[in-house]
Amino acid sequence: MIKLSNLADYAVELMCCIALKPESIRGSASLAEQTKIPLPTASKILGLMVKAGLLVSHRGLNGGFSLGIGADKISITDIIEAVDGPVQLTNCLGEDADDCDRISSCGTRSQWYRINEAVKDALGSVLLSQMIESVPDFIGDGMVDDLPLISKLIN
Amino acid sequence: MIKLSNLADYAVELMCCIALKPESIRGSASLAEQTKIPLPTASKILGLMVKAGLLVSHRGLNGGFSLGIGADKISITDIIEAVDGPVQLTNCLGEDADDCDRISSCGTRSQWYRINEAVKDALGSVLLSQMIESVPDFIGDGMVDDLPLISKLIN
DNA sequence: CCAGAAAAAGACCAAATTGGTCTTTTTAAG
DNA sequence: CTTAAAAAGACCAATTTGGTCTTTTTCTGG
Repeated sequence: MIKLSNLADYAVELMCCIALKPESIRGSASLAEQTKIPLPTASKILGLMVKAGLLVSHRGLNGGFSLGIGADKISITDIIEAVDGPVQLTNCLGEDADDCDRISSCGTRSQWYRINEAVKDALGSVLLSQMIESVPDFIGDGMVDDLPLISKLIN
Repeated sequence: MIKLSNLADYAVELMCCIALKPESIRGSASLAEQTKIPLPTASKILGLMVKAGLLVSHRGLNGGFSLGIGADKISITDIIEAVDGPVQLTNCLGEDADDCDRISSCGTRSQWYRINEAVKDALGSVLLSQMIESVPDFIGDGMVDDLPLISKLIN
């Protein structure tokens, strides 16, 4: 099964959570509890987000995290790549491409490049601001039993 | 780093190799040698391709594999999914979606569905016949030092 | 019909990756 | 200066992945 890593999945969720209250500074404990992500794991992810410039951290008492740039400037690709590294479907697309000992007998690299770009575009076409559009902003303050439309499509 | 599994990568290469000589039946040993993929691993992949209907196997002496359907009917998604299972970026997109204990507090599922479809389209937009178009058909019969165009783009 | 060659099937092992924990250090507020 | 919080990074465990090996089945050619 082709899937994202759990960490990438978590990261998007945490970012959504933060983007829903862009003005407030949230501590990792609060975010972890709200998203039900184990605290140390959430911390690690938040650290990666800061390193990527997607969040800014505020140290010391009452510290926490807030968006580093606007939610409409952050794409899903940005978040995923901050956690899992670049989208690079095959080994021969990276800088270590020469490690591929089949490179001289493989004519598919230019096709792989096209496919890779297409996948990157697909992931990059959704912005964080779009991810949260349909999310009621009272999430976490109380349970909402309002399943997304998608459940009707896939069942 | 977001990448395909090695098996999926191998699978595409094996399929290309077979599609280049669509009329002939090739044994797994020959294919493994040509692609420099370890024989037992190649066998396993070829078996998966047969199970998916992309290849047909011919048992017995002088047996081997040949395309099950036309190379222009096989997309990269078909090959990848035969090896790695369905493209399903997040856990909440499958039939075990209800296992997600955040489902009622997560409004992003419909967005994930969109992203997943976009990625599937990206992978599905390339056919096996296109993958081999630019490949000189004397591959494997001798070393070709004709690097694909792509090397100029990414370096 | 028999012997041999090849694929099929599946149990099994090892290494790499991933997810997660814990500890120590740094920073800032009060 | 004390305390609370983030940062950093060493470390561990579990899953997944890649790969091997063995046994069974099936077909061809003699």
